[in-house]
Amino acid sequence: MNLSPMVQSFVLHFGEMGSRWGISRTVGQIYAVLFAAPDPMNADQIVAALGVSRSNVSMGLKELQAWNLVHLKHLPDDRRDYFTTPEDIWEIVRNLAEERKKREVDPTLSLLRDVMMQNPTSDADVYAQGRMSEMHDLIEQLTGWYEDVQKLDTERLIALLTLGAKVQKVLDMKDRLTLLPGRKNKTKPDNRLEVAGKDSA
Amino acid sequence: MNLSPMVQSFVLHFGEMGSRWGISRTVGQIYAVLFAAPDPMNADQIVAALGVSRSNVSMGLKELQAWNLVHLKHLPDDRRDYFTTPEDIWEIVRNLAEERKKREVDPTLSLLRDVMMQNPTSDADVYAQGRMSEMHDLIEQLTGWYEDVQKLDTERLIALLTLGAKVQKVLDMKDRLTLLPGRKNKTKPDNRLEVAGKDSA
DNA sequence: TTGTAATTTCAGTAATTTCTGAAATCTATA
DNA sequence: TATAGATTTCAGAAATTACTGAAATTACAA
Repeated sequence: MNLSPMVQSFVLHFGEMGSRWGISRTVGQIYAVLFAAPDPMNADQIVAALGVSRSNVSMGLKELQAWNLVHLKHLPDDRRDYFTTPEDIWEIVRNLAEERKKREVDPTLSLLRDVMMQNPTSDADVYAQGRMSEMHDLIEQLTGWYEDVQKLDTERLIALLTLGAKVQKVLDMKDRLTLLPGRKNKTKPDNRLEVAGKDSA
Repeated sequence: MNLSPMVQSFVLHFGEMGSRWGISRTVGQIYAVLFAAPDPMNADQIVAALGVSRSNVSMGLKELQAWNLVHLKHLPDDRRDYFTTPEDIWEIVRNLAEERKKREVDPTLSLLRDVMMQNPTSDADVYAQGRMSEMHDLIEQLTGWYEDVQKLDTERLIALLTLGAKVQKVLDMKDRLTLLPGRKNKTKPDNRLEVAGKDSA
């Protein structure tokens, strides 16, 4: 491995974490080296940096492209493929979240939907189906929120994150305001989530 | 495998997804069977349900306990260990998030902190360090939000999720209100979370 | 204590995943 | 269309991870 100590420790860490994140050591290392590099790199440069085989790098890059984690670039007068990670790291988070949802969540949601169509053959099945239904609803709740948030531009996303749980205070305030006597309360009686406010101020 | 068709399809799916989620097939299946079961199960019952070895179940249960995904129970006049998943599935989500953070995020945060202490030995290192610093800050932002949200009780958490991106509307409303002339504005002046539109409509 | 049921450990094996080097394929241009 | 550079494919090897059965340990009751 042919890297400065600083980058090397970063690369080795990504390699080790790879298995926890569902990628191989080499794929983790390739990603790390590209992330830390100031310029796009081609496959041979990655081979030189990591000391793994050319074919392994080729396969790793394919996988990273499938994950939408690296982008292909071309330099003028150079036929080789160069790769980069997005400059904007929030774009990286968005891509990562999207791909993980696609691979790790959506298939389960789909299975749960199927299972809800089946009819139970015993008391235990009735219970199991109820449990799966709860899981289904919970995942839909989470992915629904995720899809909403994924739509936000980065500035607003950061605002939302920084606010964190303090958003609760804002909601409480909203409740006090929208529930003032004499004001039309547009929320349905048992739905605490409707945002009124279109005629506030 | 000795399970109703409905539970069996659920169990097989969890087994297959296991590798994507960072657990083995057996561990995924044990979890699924416990999740869908109306009552606590002991190791032999799990062996009967899944058709894997007793020792494999023992190891799998150990791992699930380490993940805080199953709880040990004891029945009166029975020395055997029984296992359940929490009834409240939001508790499951909280545990899962906590454990994944601990294993998949915290070590990286720690490494990044270390790397920020080192001093760069080249221009490329200066760039790399900047990049790692960005990654560090982003992860802190996300985990900070996560820790805030983890503190919310389930009801409020659900409210927050249901609101989704619509929270933006509430924020806009809050801004209009807190920035009303004559009202004390408690937000810090350079807090970029203020959403514009303060004088819209 | 002794005996028995329950659980865990662990060495060996099986299964899976990752990696390599060689061959095949693709791509641009001479 | 020939040639050389670049990339991909793929069969087998290497490494890692998962699983089993037997032995060891633990926990409790007689």
